[in-house]
Amino acid sequence: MSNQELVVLGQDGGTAACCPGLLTAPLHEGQAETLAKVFKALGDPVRLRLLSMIASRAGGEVCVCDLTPAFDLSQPTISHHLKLLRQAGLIDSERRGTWVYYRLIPEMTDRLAALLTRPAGEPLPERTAPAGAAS
Amino acid sequence: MSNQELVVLGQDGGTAACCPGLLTAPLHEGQAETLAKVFKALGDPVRLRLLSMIASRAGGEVCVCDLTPAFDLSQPTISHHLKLLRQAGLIDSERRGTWVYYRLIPEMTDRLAALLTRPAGEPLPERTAPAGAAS
DNA sequence: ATGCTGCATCGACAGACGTCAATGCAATCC
DNA sequence: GGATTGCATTGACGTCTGTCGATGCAGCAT
Repeated sequence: MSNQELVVLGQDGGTAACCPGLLTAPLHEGQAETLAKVFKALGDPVRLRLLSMIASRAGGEVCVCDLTPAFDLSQPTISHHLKLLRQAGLIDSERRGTWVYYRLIPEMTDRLAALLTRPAGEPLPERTAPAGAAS
Repeated sequence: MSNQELVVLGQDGGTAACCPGLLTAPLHEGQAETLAKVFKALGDPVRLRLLSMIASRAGGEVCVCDLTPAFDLSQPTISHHLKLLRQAGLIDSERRGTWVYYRLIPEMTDRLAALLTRPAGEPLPERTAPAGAAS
């Protein structure tokens, strides 16, 4: 039930350290590939609603039995979306008795937020002419 | 060349005010739909690299003629990806003479970062034993 | 054991997506 | 004007994605 996809963003694919993040330096192919998977998981209205329902729930956990009836979709479809969110490292699940509970992995959203945050003092050097533009 | 998609996130689709954002309250259908389009635009490695190349460029602008040769893809494909990023409200373009320059719209990434940031005093850190969890 | 309930997986299918070659259009240069 | 360059648009193609019904499997309850 646990996922090992989360680590990827931490070691090679992601931000390497803590800060470089997306807006300050060109992403490399591997990093972009890994990051894209996470954003792709967020790129669906159903999954976004699922994630926000899970994240905003008091207690930090939601039973699937509470999620499924909130949508006009079949149970397998909801299960599929939850699986994608889990594979993206955004949520985790745990079975307790009859029911399965999902919980946000805040480290991942924190990391994404950091990636999208631009450094405070934005350096604005001079305009660079495109290749081949002789001046 | 300008886009009117950006405003959507500001009025109805997005965060309504400034803070609610994604992790604190369940997203509604319209909001989720709008947000998903933006995240979907980020859900591709090529577009992520394009965005980071544009955002991290000194001067804040990049000529398409500098972007295209950086990928092993055809020119129409790059143009297509740039169009999607533009429609998502993440970048904007301007033609100057022969060349077209792309620039980051920082308000959008700022908004996304805010959406993914959980409020400081978060009431969901530790496990609160839900119904039926005996210790 | 038998049945029932909650959730995951499978197989199938329509629609969306990423990619390309060909073409179109705007701006520049000869 | 005609030729050339830079970028966008079009049309087509294979693949991926979201959805469903059917099925499988684990935990209760009887």
